[in-house]
Amino acid sequence: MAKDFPTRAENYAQWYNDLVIKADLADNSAVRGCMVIKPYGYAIWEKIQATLDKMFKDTGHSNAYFPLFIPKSFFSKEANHVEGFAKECAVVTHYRLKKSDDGKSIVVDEDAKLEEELIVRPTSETIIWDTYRTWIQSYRDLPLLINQWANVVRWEMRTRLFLRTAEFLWQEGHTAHATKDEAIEETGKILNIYANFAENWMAVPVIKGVKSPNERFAGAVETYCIEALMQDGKALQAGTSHFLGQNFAKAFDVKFLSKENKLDYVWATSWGVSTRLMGALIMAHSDDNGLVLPPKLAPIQVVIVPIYKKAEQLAEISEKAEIIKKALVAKGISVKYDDRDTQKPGWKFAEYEFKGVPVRIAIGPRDIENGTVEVARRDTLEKETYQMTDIDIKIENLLVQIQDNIYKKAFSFRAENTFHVDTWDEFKDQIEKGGFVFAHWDGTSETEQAIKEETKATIRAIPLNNPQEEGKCVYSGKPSKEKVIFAKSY
RNA sequence: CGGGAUGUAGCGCAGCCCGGUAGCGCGCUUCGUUCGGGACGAAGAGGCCGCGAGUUCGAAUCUCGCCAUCCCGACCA
Repeated sequence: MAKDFPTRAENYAQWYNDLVIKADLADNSAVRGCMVIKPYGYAIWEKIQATLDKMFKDTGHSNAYFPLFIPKSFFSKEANHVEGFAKECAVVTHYRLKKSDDGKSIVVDEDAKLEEELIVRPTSETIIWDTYRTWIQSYRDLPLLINQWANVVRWEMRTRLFLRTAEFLWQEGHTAHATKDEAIEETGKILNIYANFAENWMAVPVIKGVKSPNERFAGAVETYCIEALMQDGKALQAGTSHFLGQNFAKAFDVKFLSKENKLDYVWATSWGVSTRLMGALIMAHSDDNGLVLPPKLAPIQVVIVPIYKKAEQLAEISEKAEIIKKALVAKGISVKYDDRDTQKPGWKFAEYEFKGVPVRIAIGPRDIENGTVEVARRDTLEKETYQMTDIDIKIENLLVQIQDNIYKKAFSFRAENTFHVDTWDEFKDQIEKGGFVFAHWDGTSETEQAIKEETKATIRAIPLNNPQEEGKCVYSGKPSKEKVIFAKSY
């Protein structure tokens, strides 16, 4: 057990907060609600970025960059969109500071008021669609497949590192298509990329689904999502892909001439994942000993710790460590050989364990004598002595096993915490206990709202390819054709 | 924006009732012994006690005001 660190059972929220800070992932900043992402945390984000970026490019998307500031007037063009974001926008009103009259401080220069206020982007649909109008004239300009990596600001009341911060990093894809079908296909393609990334890189099993009208993105016709289940039984939306119909094209007058020489509005999608994925990654796998990272996203996959008394021993151990490191690096594995003399081996063990490094190799005098190394895996905390022969292949295989094991563990957890209920009493009871709760729903917004008010649970998703079955709404008793997933969520 | 709590060394806290030289643990620095799961000893460094007024011979401590942060709610990726 790590020092001064609560267990999940004692206090899950505290466990998460402490973990993020003590594992050196991020910190609160001088700015309320905004975080500092520290090098170790940012290294994970960079791996997430690199992987997704390649996936986007492999499917024909290009990166671009649009302004941080959006003229206020743009927001009023799409009515639903305004309503969705108005309450959490940061607004720039002035462009100059000056010395105060007493010369002691800096104040806003009231003479430097902006003609039109600028909104710090909470998302970029408006500025992007205003730009797309000038880019798109013909069906030959389509599809337009753009992604941007950016920061956005949503002025949240209550914030939590990675899960909800006032400023966060994300990618937002914005595409334009000639046909409705093509746009819908795009949202599905992206949803599959997200699900593939979540499951095969983050080792987090997700459910692909569609959002209920209440949970839909402001301005979208349909919102698709991937939902993950955290260890405390709460759901976390890990990514969204929106079919925007012609809403933004109409609002920003983006038309194109088709092959048949007919003028029509283009069809749109937008989709994104954010630094919130870091929260999902942390909460999905970590334990009471600290962070557990899937090998594919761990900044350090293997750490080598020497155990020695005298300088001559260290020299011998270092020689062996460097051989191992070289062999592993040749296989594309990221290795850190920590030969710092300033910390003790035990201290290092605890440190790397807490930071979730998947594999630790310890080499001591005994190993030099026997031609072995001690290998410890973070996910199971098991230690084993390996012969040096084919050490690179053994470690490579071990990393694959760990990735696999972490996913399976998360998958069984979800399976054990997924429930089907038919009565309102069962429903309330199970929601209180946590997990994904499948229940019949009459399809109305009013029922969803009422359930939310009474239990704090929302519809997380209506799964894609959901089995159709006749039933009665768990709340209203009205007829229903399928069960949907309810849960409390982040 | 409502309800609750807290601001004292880098971090975590005690001291405050009952005013009188600002303390403990961790961390940090130096030296020595240690080194296969967070070592031990010795010697050090480090404070506008959140900010501003007031009461008092004297305020971390009492009074008033302000500010900030955290937790719990309403809002949300």
